[in-house]
Amino acid sequence: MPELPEVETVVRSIVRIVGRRIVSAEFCCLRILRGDPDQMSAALAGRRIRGIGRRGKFIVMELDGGQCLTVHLGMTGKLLLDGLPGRHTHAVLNLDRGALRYEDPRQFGKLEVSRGLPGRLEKLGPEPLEVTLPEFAARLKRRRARIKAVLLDQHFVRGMGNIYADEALFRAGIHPLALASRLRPERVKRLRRAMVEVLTQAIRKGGSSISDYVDADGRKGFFQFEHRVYQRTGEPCVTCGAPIRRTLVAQRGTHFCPHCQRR
DNA sequence: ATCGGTACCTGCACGC
DNA sequence: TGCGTGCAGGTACCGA
Repeated sequence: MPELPEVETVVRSIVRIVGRRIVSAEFCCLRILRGDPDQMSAALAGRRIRGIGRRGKFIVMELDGGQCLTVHLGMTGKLLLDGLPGRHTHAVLNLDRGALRYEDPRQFGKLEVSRGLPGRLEKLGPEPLEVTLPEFAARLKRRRARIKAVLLDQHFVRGMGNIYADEALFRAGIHPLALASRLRPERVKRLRRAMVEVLTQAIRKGGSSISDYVDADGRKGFFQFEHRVYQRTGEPCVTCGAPIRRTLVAQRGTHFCPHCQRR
């Protein structure tokens, strides 16, 4: 579910708990934890939240004493403030005022407590909204895989996912099966611009609510109404009217216009 | 190092 | 109504 715009929206909806203290932490699902639940609870109890940020699709909460709580929402993870626990509530942070709970039906998400930023996060690629054109071009040159697969690789850029990869490629007029290293400079430039545009607009709309994505206050996003190819298989292309096609790239459903996106 | 394929889960829509 | 199938925003891990 959550790609960069959705995670950014969630972060913005929980920044107001910065300054609050974690009174206690309860975990009831081991699958979503990186680490031992008792050790994690002990490490969190009593800590004050000093800051909340985003790194790619990871939510990073900085705590007292240099500790970090890192949350990845996986496909169906949610962070929710001020509501009642449900069937898929797997973790609850009781705060000195209110509570933050983690819900995740598919349990693909992960919670982790570490001293400082987890090492894995250091190895991710640059933020797609910050990467410069020269760096973007240089990184693409090194990749032999198809462009869609490369955009999904978090070591290439961090934060792109299936929706925004398809949408950026459509807006740039690039076929998802094109080889990354073979893209002409003009197309590389267009791709970077399309990526920045689509992510920026999606953030402005609060992300895409495909089935159940909501921010910490339960608010849906509206960018799903702006999708031009994602999950529009068979529907007419907004530019040329040709039916949108679906194929598989890197085992992911991939949507494109066969007329507007030439190889 | 990089690549493609697979595993990990639940829920939903669909056809029969 | 019920059942099987395929599909869904994710990463990690495996051999090649």
